[in-house]
This record gives sequence, structure tokens and C-alpha cells, in this order.
Amino acid sequence: MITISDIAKLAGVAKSTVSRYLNGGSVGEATRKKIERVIEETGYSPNKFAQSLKAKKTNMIGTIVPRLDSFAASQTLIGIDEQLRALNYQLIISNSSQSLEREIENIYTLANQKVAGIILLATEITESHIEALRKVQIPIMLVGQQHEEYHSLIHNDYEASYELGKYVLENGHRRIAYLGVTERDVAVGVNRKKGFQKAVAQQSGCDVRYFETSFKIEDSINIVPEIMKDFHPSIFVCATDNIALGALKAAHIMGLNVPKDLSITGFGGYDITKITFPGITSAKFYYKEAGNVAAKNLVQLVNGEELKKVSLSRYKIIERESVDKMMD
Amino acid sequence: MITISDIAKLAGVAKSTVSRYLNGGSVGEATRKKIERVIEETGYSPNKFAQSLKAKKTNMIGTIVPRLDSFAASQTLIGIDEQLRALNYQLIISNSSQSLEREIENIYTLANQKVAGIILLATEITESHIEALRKVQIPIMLVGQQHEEYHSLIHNDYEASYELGKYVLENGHRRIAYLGVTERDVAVGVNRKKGFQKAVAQQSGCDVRYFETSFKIEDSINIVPEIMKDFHPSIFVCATDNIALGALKAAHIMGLNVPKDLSITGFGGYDITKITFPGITSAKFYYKEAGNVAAKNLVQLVNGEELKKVSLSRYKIIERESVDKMMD
DNA sequence: CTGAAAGCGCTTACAG
DNA sequence: CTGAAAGCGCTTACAG
Repeated sequence: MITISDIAKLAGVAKSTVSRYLNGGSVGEATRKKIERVIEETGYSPNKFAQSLKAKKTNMIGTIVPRLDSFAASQTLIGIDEQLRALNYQLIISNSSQSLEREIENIYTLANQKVAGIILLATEITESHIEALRKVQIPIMLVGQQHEEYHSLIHNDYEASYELGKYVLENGHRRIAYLGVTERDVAVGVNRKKGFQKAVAQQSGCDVRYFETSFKIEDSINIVPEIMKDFHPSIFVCATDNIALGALKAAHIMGLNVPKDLSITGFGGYDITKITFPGITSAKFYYKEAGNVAAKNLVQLVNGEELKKVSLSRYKIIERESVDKMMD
Repeated sequence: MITISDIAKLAGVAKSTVSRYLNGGSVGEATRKKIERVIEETGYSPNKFAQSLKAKKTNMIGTIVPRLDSFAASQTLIGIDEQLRALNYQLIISNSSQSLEREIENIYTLANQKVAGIILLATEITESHIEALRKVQIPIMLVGQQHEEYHSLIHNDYEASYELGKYVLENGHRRIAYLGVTERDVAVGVNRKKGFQKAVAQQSGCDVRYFETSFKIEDSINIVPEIMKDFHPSIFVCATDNIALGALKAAHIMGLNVPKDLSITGFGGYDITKITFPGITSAKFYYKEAGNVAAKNLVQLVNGEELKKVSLSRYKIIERESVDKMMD
């Protein structure tokens, strides 16, 4: 373990001079050369803890994710990592395993580690969240959900869903099963549903029924056949790609041809939806890009710069083969 | 920011006493009570940096992953996280984006952050890797690949592949395309191939051809039709599930019925392989469990305990519907 | 441009 | 059981 004192001694200068050299202060040419050489030779690198202890801040950014094994989370993380690296920050990923409690815990733990800021990939924002965020007093970026008190980057769930709804309707579907999730998740449960409802409201003669399932593929596999029996829709409009994946599997199990016998749409644009057979039409979000933006925004916050309260990320309807064109 | 001095003052004792209280040293009953109360009231929690600066070690464990968006990596990470949390260590995830260079960089960065140990989800182990690992002098666990100098946890690629090969042969397949990857990846490129070859060697009348592709689904989608044209195997034995996923997509594009016209096997047991149509027969590895073990092992190393050089993780052949039973 | 000194928040011998 | 002091490796005014 080689320290700043060693460098100072070897270079024949004071510690403070080495420190100044390290931090871009004014150092004479000759001194600079000497220090440079010694550092080069020794492979010295400053002790982060000592630095942080003085500076009372770090270059670490914490990101709390609800789960590590989801396409959306992974891609967002990749985007955050990419950007943070470019900005010279170190990313710390903290997994909450879909436990709201652990999410809160992680906020405190990260604060305790003196991260410069926190990115929260949010699902639900409860009172305890707000309480924790208020207490820790650290710059925060919310991703995926919004809250009036904090800065956020959200996906354009409402509009994307509206547009996807129009697409479904334009293709002649009238008997529709909408397969959503809990409304406690405002982005996915509420906004996607509302966007879709807006599209439906503009079209007469629709028979739309709303159902609720979980985020798990398995649950979707199970509920779809039941709905088919009772309601017999021509299409399932699913609130996430995982739900759509389950619907597709269910269709195959029932021996139904997709899209002829049953159409399906997803939401999210997970990579896997282009690999399935048939490919699934979906509203794609650019998660990686969103991660980029979230990271950039947070660093602005950390630097005390101005930032608008909410940023919107891009989306695009990806048309594939899972929706029957009933008009033809 | 409340410090140990504040607590000491409020409790009317010396800093050293508070420190002793915190670290389980001997403290009188009355003193203990007082300190306890003050800490409770203030919500004090010690500054990690100051602690680490003194102790010269931390409770952080670094994990370097080649990518964040792979089933294997995510699951392993979840397992590591789970175990580390239980053992009171903090996980730092470091993404190398499939760049060997960045992997090396990350080793140094983590060392610089004074992590107590490093888990490396390895793909290739080059001389630079070894050099870096030697330099940083930190306990290391390799996952997925092995090296005589370091402790590792490996998947049983060889045996799993042997068994899967036997299964394929038992089902009557003789004209077989083996779709592997670069041999620089010893685990996936070499061991899986060798295991399969062993099975083939025990069966006469086989026409097996070996092909190489990348880890990308797209490349597999492209190469499979070419192979079909030239060779026309009854089955593709794929070195990873992603490759199998590509083969399945290619089959659908070619209008082939799987498994009747073309059979497919995968490797890894990714969740998605049970959702596809048909479900893909695959050699499943228990990644999460492997992560658990790797974490536990590393902590043993950190604590200076004995540990056998290499641990093997479990596997299981998962039979689904993608292999035609030609014997019937 | 350069150096001596103080201090960041802890822990650890060492006395008592 | 308890406290005063030194020290971990840095940075930051302050002099010169």
C-alpha cells in the first residue's frame, strides 16, 4: 500500500504539493515532472476513502432496481452504466428483489455509503419511499414513475398505448380483451390502460373487457384460456411483453393460430418479441436511451444545475406479425 | 451529519467508548444504555469511509459481469446478491460490456475501491487477466471458467453435454449439426463440444458436422438455413439457448415444423425456453444456486478459510418438445 | 510555486 | 470498564 506520503518523500516535495498535482492545482514544471515520474514508477493511486472522508462526497451513484432479470431493468442499467462511465462516476447497483421494503432499505444503505445521487427504477412510490427520500437528502432521479416532489424520467405510456390502441382498432378488431396489471403501478397499470381507453372511446361498436393479471408469464398463460372461453376476443392487448409472451404460449397450447385465430399485442419492445413465432407487435420503449438520459440528468442535479421536473423518453410502435388485419 | 464525537458528547462519554460499544467491546451496563439511547435518538450511523480508512478493508465484494442482459448473468448475480446480503457484505456490480479490456480495467478499479474480494464471471481468461489478478492481491472467485492459480466455480459443461448428447442419440438422431462457439471460451466452446463428442464416439453410424457461430441470436438465425441447405441434419445441437432460440426462429421462417422436420436442443435452461413454441429441450444450469455458492466461497476466502480449488455446480437435462423421437 | 499544520470520522493500543 | 492520544491517507486554507 503506497500513500501520498511515500510519493512526497520519493519526489522530495511536500504531501500538499503532491495533492495539488493530483487535483490540478498550480505546480512548477520541474516539480510536476518529478512527481509524475514517481507516480508512474510506483503505480500509485490515491486512497478513495481518505479522499471521500475529506471531501464528504463521492463519485458513486446508486441505482436501485426492482429486479435484475428483466429486459427493461437490464437495458436501463446498461444505459446508466454507459453514461456514468463517460461522466466519470462509478455505478453501484442495488437490487430490491421486488420488495418495496427492501427498496426503502436500499435508499438508506446507499445514503450511508455517501453516494452522490440515487436513481430509482420505480414501480410504486409509497409514503415510505417519500419519507426515506426526504430524509436522505440526496439528489434523486425517478425512472418509470413520477412524483411531484422529485425529478423523473418517464416513458410515454399514455401516448404509446393510445397509438397502439388505434393501430389495433384500425386493423378491425372490436372484440378486445385488455390484459392489464394492478393500478398501484401508475405507469403500467393506469397510464397504459387510459391511453388505450382513449383510443377505444374514439371508435364505436367496440366490446372491450378489462382484465388484470400479474407481471408473471405463468399467470398470463393461465388466465388467457379462461378469458377465451368466457369472452372469446379476437385480440389480447397486453400491458407488458411478458404478459403477451404468456398469451402467445397459451394460444399455442390451445392450438390456436396467431394471428388468424387470435391476435396479440405487447408493450415494452423486449428483444425476445422479435424472436418468437410469430413476432409480437409491441410498443417499444428505448430503455437504454432512457438510462442514458436518467444518468445525465442525475449528474446535473448532483452538480446543482437546473433541470426540468420530468423528462419523457421515446417510444415506437413496432409492427410485427401477431395482429390479424381483419379489414382485408 | 452526525459523528461519533457528537454521540460521545451527548452521552457524556469518550469517543473511544462509543467506538467500543459499536464494535462489541466491553462497556458498562449504564454506559451502554446511555449510548444506546443517544444513537437511537439521533439515528446515528458510522461513516463508512472513516471506518474503512482505519480498518483498511471494507465489506464490499465486487462482481464483474460480461453483460447485464443475459439470463445466465442476471441469475448468477441474483444468487450472489442474495448470499452476500445474508453474509452482511455489500455487492458492487461492474459491467464490462463484453470487452476483455474493460474487464481488466474493472479489476483495477475494484481493487482501488478496496473491495474485500472479487467474483469474476469469466468468459476468457487471458494473460492480462492473470497479471491483473496477481497484482491486485485480492481474494478471487472465478465463475464459469477455471484456472489453476485461482479458485473457481464451474458448471459441469462436459458431463451435461455428454448426457444431452446421449439423449439425442437415444432418440434416434444420426445426422447431426453441432452449432458451437469459439474455443477461446473453454467452458462453452471446448467443454460442451467435447462432452458431446464423447457421446457420439459411443454410437456408430453418426454423421456429425461441427459449425461455429457467435453468441448472438441473429447470427444463429442466419447460419441455420445455410447449414440446412448443405447438410440437412435432423437436429441442431446448440451450445447455448440463445443459439437454439435463433435456430428455432430460423426453422419457423423456413416453414419447418419443430420437432418433426427439424429438432433442436439448447444449453443453459434459460426461462424463455419453456415459453417458446415448442418448448426447447436443454441442459439446465442452476445459475442462481451457482451464484450463492460462489459468494459463499469467496467470503470464506476473504476470511482466510480453506477452500477446495474448484467447485462444480449442478445441472439437469430438461426434456421438452423440441426433439423428435425418431425411434417410435 | 511550495510547505507545515490542522482536520475529516473513525479505531486501536495503552494507561489507569 | 473508561479515556486521552495517535494515526489511517487525504485535502485545504494559510503563510511564505
